[in-house]
Amino acid sequence: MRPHAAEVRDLVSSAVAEVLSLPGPERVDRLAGLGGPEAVRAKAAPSTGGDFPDLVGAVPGEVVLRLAPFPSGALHIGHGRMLFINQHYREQYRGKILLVFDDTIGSEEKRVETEFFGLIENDLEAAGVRPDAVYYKSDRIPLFYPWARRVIEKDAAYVCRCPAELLRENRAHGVACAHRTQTREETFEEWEKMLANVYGPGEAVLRLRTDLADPDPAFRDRVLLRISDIDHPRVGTKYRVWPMLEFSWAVDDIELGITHVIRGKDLVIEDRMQRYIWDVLGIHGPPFLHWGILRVREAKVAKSKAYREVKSGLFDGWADPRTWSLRSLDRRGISMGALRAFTLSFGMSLSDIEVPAETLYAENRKRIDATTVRRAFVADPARVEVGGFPEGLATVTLSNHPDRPEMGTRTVSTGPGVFLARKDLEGRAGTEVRLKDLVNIELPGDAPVAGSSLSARFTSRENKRIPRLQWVGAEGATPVDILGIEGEHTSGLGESTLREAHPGEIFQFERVGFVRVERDWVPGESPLRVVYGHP
RNA sequence: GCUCCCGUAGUCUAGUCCGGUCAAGGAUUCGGCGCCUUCGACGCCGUAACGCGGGUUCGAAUCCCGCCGGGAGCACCA
Repeated sequence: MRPHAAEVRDLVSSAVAEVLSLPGPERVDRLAGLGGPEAVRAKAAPSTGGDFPDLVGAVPGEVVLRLAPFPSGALHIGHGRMLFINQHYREQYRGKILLVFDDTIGSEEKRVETEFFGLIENDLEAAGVRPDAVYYKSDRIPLFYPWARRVIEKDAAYVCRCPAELLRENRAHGVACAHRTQTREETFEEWEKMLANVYGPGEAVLRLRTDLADPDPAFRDRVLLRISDIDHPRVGTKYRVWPMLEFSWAVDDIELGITHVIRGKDLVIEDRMQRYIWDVLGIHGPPFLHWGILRVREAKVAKSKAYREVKSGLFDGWADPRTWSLRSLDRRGISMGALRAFTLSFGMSLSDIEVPAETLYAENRKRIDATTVRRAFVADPARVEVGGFPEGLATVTLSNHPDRPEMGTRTVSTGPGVFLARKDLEGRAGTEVRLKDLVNIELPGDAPVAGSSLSARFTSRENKRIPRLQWVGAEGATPVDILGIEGEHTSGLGESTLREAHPGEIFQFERVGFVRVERDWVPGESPLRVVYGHP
């Protein structure tokens, strides 16, 4: 075989290319045609995740997709869907992804802000979605003007000078205004006046001429370009005539050579608009695919609210857990791989869905549980002195992972002084309990009083089947602060080994959940700061 | 109100295009048991669904009609 290596390699790569070019179902059929056990398995394999239809007319290696975020905040969990679906198709077809910032002028309420360009690029990087190129709509404004002329040339647009409210009302009732009957020449004249600063903001817009009797009121004579004086953070006041999203994409999906537009179904009317414009100009545009609306039950904070709270300082920046931004999830130790699997499990379904965060947690747990070491932590600790504590039991060696001995052990400090969670003490006065992995003790008859320590009595070391309590030895107990999902802080004490914990490490605090270390413990200054991930 | 989209178990999802192999598969959740020093993980078992009503057909989750329910759009935002 070796002498023919080059030949074999060519044969293999061409065969692989051929297979890759086939749509999934056809691959299975071909495989079945060849026989063999794999064929049966491939056919019978149950689908574990969402369904992704093949891209129509896609040529492997030549697919061009685009991501078009509006730079007004960090990417949140919902954007994750946009990212990973496009990434999925890019991988499937060995295509390209263009990052196109949709930074047209926006509105008073929706402003472009410079800081978000870099922020979003970092989020993409962290999510493992590297764009093949980056574009800014704001750099491309002059490009849209000739396209506007082309549309006017086809008698498919007119300059409307109605106030916005009247325009809206007419649209609702399917009424044409006086401007609609403009001749092409008049429109060109008016259009030039728009460009020549003759009109102020709100005084003139270029509208598409569709059909005022269109059954869908949303589709009647939509606005293509309008005038704005807002100072754009990248290009200032260089341009006054700005395209609306739909028009800008009718142009850019062609100009940038986008082969497939994959976007949320909230943008379906834009499809129709783009197609209408392409039809007018006799252009064949790319096909559209949509996904439905995804909500994570716990992530109820709207982007605009997150924005306000980050600005006001109530939230601790864009990585605050309450924002449910991608970076906040990363901060919590939830991997982008888990997020991707979670997101892709919904496929391209057009249903509007609401999913509990638990589903995401389960995905993450699946990935980290086997490789995450266990540590003891006690919230709201009460100090207990154990009378008769065995001499010479100053330390105890525990497994880092109860099911995986290969993950090693750690040695924690013990002694007669231990901390127990107040909650664990409730209703157990006078009973015998076992300090997990250590000894049995009899709790005192009195309830714990804040500020003072309780006295308990050592009973035995026998591994009894009695309630087992989480404990932390007073010797070496490490102050810990947990930042929770609601932005709340829980302080408590962790076992002695936590003194050596460092940022980025992920632990499972037994009976509490997975946490990610954010800041070292600094004696006398700061507790070990961790961020709660999930149970 | 008008337009579009969606409707399979608690929550997601496969199956719907090309009706039978679906007495409906998978994931997650929940309950039980096991493993016996986590309320975690793992293993086993279990509960649980084709929105409703007609029709076509030997046969419908799949096709047709009507209804009901949910979401989005009707911005000179994206």
